[in-house]
Amino acid sequence: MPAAGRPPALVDVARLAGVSLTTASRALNPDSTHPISASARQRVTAAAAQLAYQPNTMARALRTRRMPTIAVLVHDVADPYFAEVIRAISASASEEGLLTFVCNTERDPATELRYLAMLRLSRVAAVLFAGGGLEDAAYRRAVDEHAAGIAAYGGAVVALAPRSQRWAAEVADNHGGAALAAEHVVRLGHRRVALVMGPERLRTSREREAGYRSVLEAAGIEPVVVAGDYTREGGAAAAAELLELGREVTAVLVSNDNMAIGVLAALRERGVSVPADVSVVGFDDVPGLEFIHPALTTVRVPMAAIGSAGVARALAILRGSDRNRRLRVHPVELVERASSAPPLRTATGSGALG
Amino acid sequence: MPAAGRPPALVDVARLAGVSLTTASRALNPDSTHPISASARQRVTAAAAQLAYQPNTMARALRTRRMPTIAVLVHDVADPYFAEVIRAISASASEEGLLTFVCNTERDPATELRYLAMLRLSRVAAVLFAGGGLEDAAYRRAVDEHAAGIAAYGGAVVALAPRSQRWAAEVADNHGGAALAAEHVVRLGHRRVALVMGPERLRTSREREAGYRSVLEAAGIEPVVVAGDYTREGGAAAAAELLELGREVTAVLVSNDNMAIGVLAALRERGVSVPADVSVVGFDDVPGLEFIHPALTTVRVPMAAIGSAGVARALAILRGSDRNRRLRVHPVELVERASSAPPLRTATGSGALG
DNA sequence: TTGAAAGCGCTAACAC
DNA sequence: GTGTTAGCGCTTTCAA
Repeated sequence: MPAAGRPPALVDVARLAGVSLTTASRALNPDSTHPISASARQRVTAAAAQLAYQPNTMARALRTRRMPTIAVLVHDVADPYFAEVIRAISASASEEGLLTFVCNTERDPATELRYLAMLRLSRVAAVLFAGGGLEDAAYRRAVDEHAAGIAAYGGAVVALAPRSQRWAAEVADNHGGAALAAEHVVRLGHRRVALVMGPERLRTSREREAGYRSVLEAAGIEPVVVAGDYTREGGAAAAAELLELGREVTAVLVSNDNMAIGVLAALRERGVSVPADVSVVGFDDVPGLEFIHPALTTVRVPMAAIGSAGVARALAILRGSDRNRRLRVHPVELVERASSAPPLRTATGSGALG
Repeated sequence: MPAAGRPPALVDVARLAGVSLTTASRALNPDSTHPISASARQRVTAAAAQLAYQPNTMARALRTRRMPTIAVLVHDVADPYFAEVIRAISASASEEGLLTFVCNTERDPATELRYLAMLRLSRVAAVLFAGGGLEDAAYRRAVDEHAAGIAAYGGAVVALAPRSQRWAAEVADNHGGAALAAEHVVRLGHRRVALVMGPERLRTSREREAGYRSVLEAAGIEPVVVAGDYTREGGAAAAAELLELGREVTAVLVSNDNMAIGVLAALRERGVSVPADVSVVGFDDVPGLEFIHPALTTVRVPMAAIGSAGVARALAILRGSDRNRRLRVHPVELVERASSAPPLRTATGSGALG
């Protein structure tokens, strides 16, 4: 009989089932390979059910040196892209009985590193990097150091955006998607194209930029490139800069939807009509694009699929059954909405923007 | 000398400092009330620093019967309101060395209850409810049961939206804010007003509805009320319903910004001009409202302040120093932007909507 | 196939 | 002020 007040422990189950603590543990633990008699297992299961036994997470974690939790690092929790990834991850994780730590780095490498140190210290079972890494030697070294530490205690590390080559990864086809967007505007007849990029050192930005450029180059188009930061404010600022530069462009390829929303707002404010004067194409297809005006043409990234795949991948690694190739690329597709159209032919042949 | 390979444990620190395990523990533990000599404390601190000692979270948690982590339950991670609250909570928590579990209930009571059970089992130190509770006896009983269980092991429970009267709470002035919004349109001269509400059983919706009604009633206005669900889609549907009802309204008070964005999109699609034909006022002042058109007039809820206050409150409870009144109401304010204006006087005196 | 026993690393009675 | 000691609840050798 369990002590009053105290929740039932494994000893209580063992006692009730008439077996040793060890046998009870083995009977209840799904991944114990130790042989057990059917009758013992059954008695233990019954006793556990009768007592409504719930294993103590902390005691188990102390022994196994690993917390049964998963963590996701995002650049910005309020960015709809990451919100969707988090949604998928936490849903998949909770199905496996895992709680999810969300770490918001605010795009600050130092903060990211601080979180990594905390996660490593907490012996979190799996760490998923939702956002891309930086092209920076010191940063990469520090992150790799932590990743190695996590692997050392048996934790899993999975990248959901371009990171180290040596990690398991479930990433979107950034290069291909950017190419899709560029092909779209080229096909529409645009010849004067601007690119609004993400943070320069971010690998995601780099991949998307390369995708845009490959297609534009092949079409003989030299793009006007403006730097951005993946925020709406950054998009608005980039559009303003484009207008001030006085560059004549008829299409703007924006490296994520967040910035595209800012671009759209800035253009509207300055009386530039989309898509009549300028076409705008985003990237990600975050939810809610139907509610902005004009509805944004964009590249759909399967955020939920990537998040779930990340959890599945992490669990496979923990089980030691990750036989797939390290990198899995998730296909993307173009979603045509109202913000892109063929360019207007003006008398001078110059673009509308600038 | 610490065993090779193994990370340094408290024993190693104690040995190096020449004190007992207990003294080392007491010296390092910030909230140990036990007296300690300055020299002992100093030697221990030095030894800990020298060994780069990091306490083992799991061992400590096993002893203290509580995980040094905080959890936040939200109705929808992708809702910008909750994203902001999460951002503030996780920032405050990480400053205290706490990791944050984010639990996305997807507005499903059963999911919320499942998460609560998991959190309770994991002995999470604090649970913050970011969203309001339901007006439902069975649901409330179940939630209260879990809250009591959490309190029983010394965990803290804090409401950041209308919940049980008996909990510690840091909430926005929903009633007052709704009154502010209603007063605003009344002052502008609107007499035909519609309300787009949140989920009927949600306490937040109730409070906001009561706030709107109190002012409208005093002004002799009988509002047209349409149900919503706090999503953008729900807002768009509500606006469509309003148009189909053929009710002549010149102002729409929407119970959150998310729905207001949907309302704006639906009106635009149907050629109803805002604010010329209809004024729209939201609630929350989520980030990014400058980027939608027209910029939304709304009621600013201090999301970040509420989130941080929630963490501070939880820590105070854990320390046993929560002497404040249980309920703290955070003031809100009206933010006038472009979506509200005086009504147009039409020949028939009828409103523009419908 | 089963069980006894040794910890995981820490905190908190309880002496001194 | 300091130290000794007994666990927290579980997994896992090791021996039977």
